[in-house]
Amino acid sequence: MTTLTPAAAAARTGVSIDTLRYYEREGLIGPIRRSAGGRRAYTEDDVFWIGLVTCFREAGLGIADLRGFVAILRAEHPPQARVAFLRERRAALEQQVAALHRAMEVLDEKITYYS
Amino acid sequence: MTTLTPAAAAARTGVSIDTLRYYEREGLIGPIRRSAGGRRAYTEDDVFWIGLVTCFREAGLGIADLRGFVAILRAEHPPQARVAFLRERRAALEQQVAALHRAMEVLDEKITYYS
DNA sequence: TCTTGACCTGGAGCGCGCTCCAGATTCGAG
DNA sequence: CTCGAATCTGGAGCGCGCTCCAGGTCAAGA
Repeated sequence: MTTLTPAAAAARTGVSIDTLRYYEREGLIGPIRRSAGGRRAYTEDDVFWIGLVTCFREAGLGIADLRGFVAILRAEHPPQARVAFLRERRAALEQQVAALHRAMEVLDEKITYYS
Repeated sequence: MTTLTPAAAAARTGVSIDTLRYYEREGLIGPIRRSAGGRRAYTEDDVFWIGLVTCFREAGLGIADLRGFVAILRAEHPPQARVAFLRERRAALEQQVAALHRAMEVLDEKITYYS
């Protein structure tokens, strides 16, 4: 199977090598397979997963939230707990969208005023 | 004119006393008027402004961004610079909304999958 | 074989946004 | 006038999310 070096994985995902190692330490990704000499070899699945993590980070979720997400998707929890967790996170994101819209309304008002 | 003590202002705005002082030090609010003895006396205008700052903080703007906003609204910049700044901030918020929607789509997919 | 560069680990450092603390001062109730 | 609560200042401390560094290992080309 074709794998990626750390540098290549970083380039593909837009996440720095240091951050990839950090995410692995924190249990957000991996554990990443190693070559004979101990170097990391990222699979396509790893890259995909890193993309998910990045997506949630950009949406403002914290490292601890992401750890919860990992635990959920690894089926370490009963189904109803999974759905509950996911809905809760979704609600938090909706709150955040609402906050953004409030701020945008204020900006729009000021833009109108100064235009 | 009726003014508020620090404790009252904190209660009204939902921002801690320490944070109010911090915002003032950073130039995001105030300077707040003082009583003879040196205590802060928050006006209704101050409270309103603190509300604006809070609105933007909740939307994810940083302290430096807010400082820029303060400078703009205090008319320390030419009109076109004001509008440019405001539009730029607005665009950033839209980006953030887009990031949130992407994350919500992923969550929705997982929720569907696990339901 | 030698060199060069990518990678390894553990741990220190950093910027942000508060939050807390010590020690002094002021204010209002009794 | 006294006492306790609220506030003052300057500065230290903290949690987060990286980011950087030193000192050593591994791998591929000349």
